[in-house]
Amino acid sequence: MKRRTTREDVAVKAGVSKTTVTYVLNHRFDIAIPQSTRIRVQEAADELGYRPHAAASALRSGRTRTITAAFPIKISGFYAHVLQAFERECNQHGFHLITTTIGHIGMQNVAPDVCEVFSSLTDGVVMFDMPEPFIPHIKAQMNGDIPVVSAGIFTVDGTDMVRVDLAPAVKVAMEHLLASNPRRIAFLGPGLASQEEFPKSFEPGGKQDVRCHLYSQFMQHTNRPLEVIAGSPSSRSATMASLRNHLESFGVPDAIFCFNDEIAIAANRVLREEGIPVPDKVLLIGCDGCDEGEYISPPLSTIVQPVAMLCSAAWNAMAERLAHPDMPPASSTIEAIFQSRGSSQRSSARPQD
Amino acid sequence: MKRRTTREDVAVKAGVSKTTVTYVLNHRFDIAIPQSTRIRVQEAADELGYRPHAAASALRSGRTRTITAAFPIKISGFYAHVLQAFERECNQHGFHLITTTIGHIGMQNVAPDVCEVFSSLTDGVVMFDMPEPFIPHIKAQMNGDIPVVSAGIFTVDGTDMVRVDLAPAVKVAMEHLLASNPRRIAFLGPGLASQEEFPKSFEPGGKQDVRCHLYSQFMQHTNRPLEVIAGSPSSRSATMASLRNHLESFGVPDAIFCFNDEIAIAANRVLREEGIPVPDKVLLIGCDGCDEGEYISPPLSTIVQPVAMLCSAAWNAMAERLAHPDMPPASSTIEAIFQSRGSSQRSSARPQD
DNA sequence: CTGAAAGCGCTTACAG
DNA sequence: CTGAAAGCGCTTACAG
Repeated sequence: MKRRTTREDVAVKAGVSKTTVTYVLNHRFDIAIPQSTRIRVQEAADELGYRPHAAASALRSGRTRTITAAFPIKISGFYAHVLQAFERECNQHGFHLITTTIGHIGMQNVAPDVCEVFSSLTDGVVMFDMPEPFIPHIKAQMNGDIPVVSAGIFTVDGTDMVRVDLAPAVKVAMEHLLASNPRRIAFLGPGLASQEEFPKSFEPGGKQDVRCHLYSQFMQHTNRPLEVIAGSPSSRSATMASLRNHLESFGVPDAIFCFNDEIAIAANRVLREEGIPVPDKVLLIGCDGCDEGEYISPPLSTIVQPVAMLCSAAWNAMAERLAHPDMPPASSTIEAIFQSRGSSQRSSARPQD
Repeated sequence: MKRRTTREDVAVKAGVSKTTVTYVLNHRFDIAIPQSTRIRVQEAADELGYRPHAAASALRSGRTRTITAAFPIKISGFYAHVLQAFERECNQHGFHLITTTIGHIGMQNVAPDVCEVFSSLTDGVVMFDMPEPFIPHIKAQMNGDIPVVSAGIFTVDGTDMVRVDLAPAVKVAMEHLLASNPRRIAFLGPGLASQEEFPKSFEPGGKQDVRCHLYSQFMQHTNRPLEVIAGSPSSRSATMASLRNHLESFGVPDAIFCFNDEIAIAANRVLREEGIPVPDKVLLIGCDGCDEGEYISPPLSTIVQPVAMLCSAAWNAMAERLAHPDMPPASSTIEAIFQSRGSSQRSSARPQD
C-alpha cells in the first residue's frame, strides 16, 4: 500500500503552507486568499487525487458530518422509505448517514447494538420507533456526549422528539369500519405471541399503544367484544401462522384492524389463500402507509405516516441540537392521515342488526 | 457540553497508565496483565461511562471498523433485504455499516455521490449493482487507497467482484414462458425511456444486459418479433405510465418478461386496473426475488437472487481484501434461480398455432 | 495574506 | 508487567 496523500503533499506541490491548503479546500472564504492561490491549490489537490483524512478532521474538529439512524428489528419497506428520505435530508445538508438496526438478533442483543450505535463515528443519533422494551437499554447508554433525536410513533423521553400522532387517523379509521356496521372487529397486532418484542399493549398498567387503546375504547363504546389476534410487526410468517390459527378456531371476523402494514399485507395473503374475499367478507386496514400496500389486491386502506415531513422534522431537530447543545429537549408532533382504499370499501353496507 | 471522558481519566481512576487502559479495553490478551488489574480498569471505565473516541482510534490505527455499502438510485424492497443481510454480516464481524445511495437525485449527482462514498470514514466500500453509466465516475475516484468490492448483477471491473449470474435462470424462465406457446412475449425494462439511467441494452455495440440479451436471442430462435416496452427499474409510476401507453397502442401481449420485480409489480397493478387477468390472459415474470412479489395477487414468478449468499460472499471478499491489500482482484459467481409462482402458471396451455 | 505550532485521543514500538 | 513518548493528519488560534 502506498503512503496516503496528505495535505502536506498538496502544500509542497502548490508551493504554499499546509494551513493555506486547509483554508482553500474547506472553502474558507472568510480568509482573504487570492483567487490565483486558490486555483493553484485546488489544481494540485485534484492532480494528486488528494482526499482529506476524515478521521483526522473528526478528531481535531470534533465533528464527523455523519449521522446515525437506528431502526427497530429490521428494515421493512416502510423503513426503507424512511431511510431513503432521511438519507436525502442528511446528504442535502452535507452529512453522511450510518444505518443500523437494533435488536434484529433478539432482545438479548439490544444492549450491545445500542452500545455500537453510540460508539460509532457520528455527530448524532436519530432513533426511529424504538419499542418500549428497548428504552431502558437506550437510556443506560445515553451519557449526553452524543445528541439523540427520537422520531416516529414511539419516542424516547429525555431526547428531542418528533412524534407521529396516530390518534386522529385511528379514530377516522375506526369510524370508517363502524360505518358498514360489522359485528366482529378484530385487532391484529403485537400483544400475545410477541410479548418479548413489543409491550403488552393491553395490560391495564402498561404504557398503551394508541392503536390498541383506541380500538378497545371504540369496541367498548359500541358494545362489541374485544377480539385480539397476535401478529408480529416484523415477521410476516409469524403473523400468517397466528391468523390462520385464529380463523380456524373462531371463524372470520367482519373487519380486521392491523397494527401495521406488514401485518395487514400478511393478513391479506392469508385471507386470499383461504378464499375469504377482501373487502366483501372482511374489511382490512393497515397502518404506516408503505408503498407496498398500494400494489396488493385489493389496495390496502391504511393510516399514512407523512414520511417526508417526519424526516425533515427529524433533521431539523438534530440540526437544532447540534447548533445548541445545551438547549432543553424539544418536541414536535405530526399527524398521520387515514387513507381509504379498496380493502375497506364495501360496495354495499350490511343491513342493520 | 462537558469535557469528554478520555482514557486518561480511566487511567487515573484505576491507578494505572494510559497504555494499560488501552491494552485492557482492547482485550489484548497477548499482553500479560494481571486479572486484578484488568478488572480494576474495566470497572473504572464502566463507572466513568468511558467510550473510546473512534476518530482518534481510526486516525492512529488506520482502521475504522466501518464498511460502506452503496446502492443504485434508491433502496427498494430488494435492496432493503440486501442491506439487512449485509449489515448483519458486517455486525457479526464487528464492523459498522454506512449506507448510501448513488444517483438518487439524478445522473448529474453521481460524481459527487461517489466522491462522498470514498471520503467517508470507512475501511472499504461495497457497491451493489452499479449500472453501466456510473462506472466511469466510480473508476475516476478509485485511487487504490480504499478497498472496493462490487457485488450483484452489475459489477465494476478492476475491483473484487461477487457476481450474480442470471443466465441459467433467465433461460429456464424463457423456456417456462414458451411452454404455454404465447404469440407475443414482451420485455418490460430499461432501454428506451430510461437511457440516462441504464445502458441502452439493445444497442448492438453496447454492453448488453443478460436479460435483454437472452430475451432477444430466444425471440429470434423461435421466430418471434421483439416487443420491448420501456420500464424504469426504480420508478413504478414511470413504468405504469409506459405500460398503459403500450397496451393502448398495441394491445395486450401474451407474456411479459420484466427486468426486475419493481417493474413486474407495477405491471401487475396496471394489468389488474385494466381488468386484464394474470396469468389467464398474460403471463408475468419478474426478477430479483423480493419478498413483496410473494404477497401480490397472483404471487409473482421471479428469478431469485440468493441474497444471503451474495452478502456473505461480498463480506468474504472484503475481509480477504482487508487482510491482503496487495492481492490481485478476485471474483466469484453465484447463480440465480427461477421461482415459478402463480403469475406465470396458466391452468391450461393454449392450443398450438 | 501566509505560516509555524499546538493539540485532538488514541495505538504501538520500545525502554525499563 | 507497566509507562513515557512518538505520531497518525488534520484544524485553528495566533504571530508576523
